[in-house]
Amino acid sequence: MKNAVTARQKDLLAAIYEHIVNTGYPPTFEEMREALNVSSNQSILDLLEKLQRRGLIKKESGSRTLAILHLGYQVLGRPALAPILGTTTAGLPAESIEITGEWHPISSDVSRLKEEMFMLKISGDSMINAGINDGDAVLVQTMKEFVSGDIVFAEIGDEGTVKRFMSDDKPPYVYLKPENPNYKNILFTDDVRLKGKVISVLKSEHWQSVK
Amino acid sequence: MKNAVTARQKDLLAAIYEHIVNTGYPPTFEEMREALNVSSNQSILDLLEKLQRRGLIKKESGSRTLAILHLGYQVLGRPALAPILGTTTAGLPAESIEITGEWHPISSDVSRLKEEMFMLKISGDSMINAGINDGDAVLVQTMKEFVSGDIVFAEIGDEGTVKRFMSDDKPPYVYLKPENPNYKNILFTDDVRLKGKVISVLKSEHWQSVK
DNA sequence: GTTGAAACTGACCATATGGTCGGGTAGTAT
DNA sequence: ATACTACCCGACCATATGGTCAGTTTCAAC
Repeated sequence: MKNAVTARQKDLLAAIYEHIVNTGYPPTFEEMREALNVSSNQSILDLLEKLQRRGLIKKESGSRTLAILHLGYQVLGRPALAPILGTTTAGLPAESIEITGEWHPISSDVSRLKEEMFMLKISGDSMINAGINDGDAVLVQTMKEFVSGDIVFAEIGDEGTVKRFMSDDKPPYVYLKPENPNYKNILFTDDVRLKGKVISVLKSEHWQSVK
Repeated sequence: MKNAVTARQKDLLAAIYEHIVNTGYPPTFEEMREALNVSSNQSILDLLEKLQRRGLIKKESGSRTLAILHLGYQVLGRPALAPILGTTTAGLPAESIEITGEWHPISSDVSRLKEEMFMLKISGDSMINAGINDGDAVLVQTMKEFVSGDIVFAEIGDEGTVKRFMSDDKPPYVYLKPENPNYKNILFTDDVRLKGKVISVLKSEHWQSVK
């Protein structure tokens, strides 16, 4: 097998992708045959096998058991959900996380992420200069090490908040900085625990439309 | 039909969701029966019908033709791709968009978005104070109207750049503002065209891992 | 105590669907 | 010339899979 993905293989990949996007589930052999304008299952089978050998798709036994892994030089993810655990505040740390039961879609290499991320809805305006506004959602990756400048999710007492983590070589050394001049820095106490880092911000006008 | 989603319906919804996340495609009736610990297809059929009536799922005729639309008070999206058209710069406007052929996964109500969004990889550090760093990816929604403070993608000549759009009632009135004190504002000329608004930022450590 | 919705049972059917078999053709490299 | 790969054909098979039918049970509302 050569190392190039042939045009025909790309055709099939594109057809599968299109189908998934349009319907939400993978195509059948018949649908793939139609898309590629071939008459035999074997043609599809051949192509599928090659795509699978390259790790671009995965195929199990059974109907519509296709999943796209990588689109060659293109990338595809499967959908995942980050639970919206609650509403955190970008203003004064107010109420902590409450389970609201909402979910928000994310896309990615799912397996790795499931446990380590969660999504929060932001209320308040203390991070507007960092592009995080009231109503936006942030995706937080839990981690233990942070560098100065990271936007982090922290628990203060039993309340959650999103702020910029700052560490400096002069006072106040380590603190949480709201990105809004109307708010004051939050100094570290025993009560402050950094939980994770904001790795994605979804503007409310976008993600609310898919609710 | 009452208006509450019953516990059993939630169970099924959760099972379907779990299956999709784990495998990439919807479950069969048998798999759903196992998940709910029931022995009859009819049980599943009943539940599916109710879920569909509520618009939480859509079901067509055929095997595994399930798709989750909304998870009730939970939300689910299908995967979509935003083409990574090229690398824009968050520093000095350098090279414009070049088609790289890379794709990046997004999740959402796909149909509406396909044409109107694209994703860009950021190079440079001119937007670090807005949480956009070198190597991050931004999702841009094309639009025509902007409000002051929006982070926008603009073409200047034949070069693309991401900046904060500012409109003021005093000079310089309308300009593009880098979120880094080391860079100067960019005044509007005939050459500046606003193309869209940044609606999502994906930190590089996240999205590169799924490439 | 009647009604109705939600959930479930167990047996059964039709066929959509993945998969196989035994080939063929065109192109390219050796 | 031979060999190999990519791609394809057309007929066929086995069964996984969605769907139906005629019921039962539970529970809350009225």
